Amino acid sequence: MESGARKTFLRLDREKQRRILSAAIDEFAAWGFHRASINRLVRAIGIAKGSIFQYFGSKEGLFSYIFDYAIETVRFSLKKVKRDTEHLDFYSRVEASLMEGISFIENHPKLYRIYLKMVFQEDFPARDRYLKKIRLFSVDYLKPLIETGIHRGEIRADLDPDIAAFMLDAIFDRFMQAYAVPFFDSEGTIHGSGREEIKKKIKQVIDLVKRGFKD
Amino acid sequence: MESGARKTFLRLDREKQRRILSAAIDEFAAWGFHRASINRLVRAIGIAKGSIFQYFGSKEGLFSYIFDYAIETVRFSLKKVKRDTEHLDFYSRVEASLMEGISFIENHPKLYRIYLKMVFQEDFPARDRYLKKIRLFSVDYLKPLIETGIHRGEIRADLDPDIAAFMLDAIFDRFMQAYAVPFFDSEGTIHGSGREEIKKKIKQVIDLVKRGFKD
DNA sequence: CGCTAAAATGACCAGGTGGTCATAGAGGGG
DNA sequence: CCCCTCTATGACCACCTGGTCATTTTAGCG
Repeated sequence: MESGARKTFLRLDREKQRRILSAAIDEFAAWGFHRASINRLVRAIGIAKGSIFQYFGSKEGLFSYIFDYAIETVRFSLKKVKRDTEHLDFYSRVEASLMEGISFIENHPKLYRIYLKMVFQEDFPARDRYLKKIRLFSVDYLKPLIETGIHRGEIRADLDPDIAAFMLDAIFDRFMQAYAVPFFDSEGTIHGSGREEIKKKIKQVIDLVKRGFKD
Repeated sequence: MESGARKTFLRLDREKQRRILSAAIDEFAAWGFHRASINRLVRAIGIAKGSIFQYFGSKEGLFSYIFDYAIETVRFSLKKVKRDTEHLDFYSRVEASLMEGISFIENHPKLYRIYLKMVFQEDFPARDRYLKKIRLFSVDYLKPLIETGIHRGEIRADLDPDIAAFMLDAIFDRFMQAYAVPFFDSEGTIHGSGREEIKKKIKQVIDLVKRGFKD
């Protein structure tokens, strides 16, 4: 469970660690877990094959290490948004959260790709373990946000919180997918847009949600 | 492009064709395209390996045949819904369309799984070809529906049709995913529910949409 | 029956896979 | 200098992949 990195790896100098992880992220993002090749990876880094197994024990150990790091990064930046926007109204907070999601993709496009590929591949070592960690987003993040919104009277009291959460989940996921993968941007207005356009688009979508949520 | 089935296969008696396709769908649904194994498949069917290649030319030819069949099935059932519900108001039509999507998953759960796995695996032979066929759903199906809705005055005229389409796309996809894959049902209210409960849930969600869409 | 054309077969191929481990090397302390 | 521990290495392993094709089996016809 300690995500697969052996002490030998941690004793490496920072730069070599970075090179190895960066190449591994490239490999997993390009090919997904199963089709990623350790042979190709070590060729790209310029180290011996055995070293990877010395560092991480197995292919899965390597993947696990990267994935845990990615989840930590997401969780951290979301916590920050939640804290930073506490004084704002519900709809502004939702907009800020979605914008943070977009920023994450912008800063770590490959980590997001790895996530997408993992979610839809049902055969997977320890997949459930990863998914449970991710589910925190909806249950631990969105739901309290909604409850606060109801409490503050920004959301009508007769709206089922589960339906509201479903709606926001759906929109968040789809918006991020559309930003990252052209196919999901059926309307062709999200993928490849700049920050300001995205912000405007988010506002439009959340305004539409607002009409449904508010009294 | 003629989706990979050779005449030899078409000359087989119906029952054997069915057995082969059914086993192939099982294999692709369980493993995805790349990890699906022809060896495993022929063992399950009880025929020689060479036969598959005689029938479909290649692994991709077999996949292509199945996928094209799946797309035809979806397109057919959607056309039917559109025709059958023409007299109803916009929101009832949307509800019926989503319900039809749920029915498809119920009747062909494995085909839906194959679709999901394909969409998120960016490396893929002829992936673009398949995706273009699917995009028809949003562009050819949803958009005219929305335009009719605006025309009839069931949707406020100042609502951007692209935003409306995005919203419905997001909700449709997520609802179907939640029905098919427990992970996406964060609120735990969709997956595994019976037809009547699903219908009620759909109504709730679309009612919420309606508040945003109507004047 | 014999003849022929079509279909079924599975041994075989080249090329990959994740993982192992004996060996060589590096670095530091005495 | 030796000695010892830790690290790096890549040849090697067993296994699996999609695909081929010479050979055998089957089916239909006269």
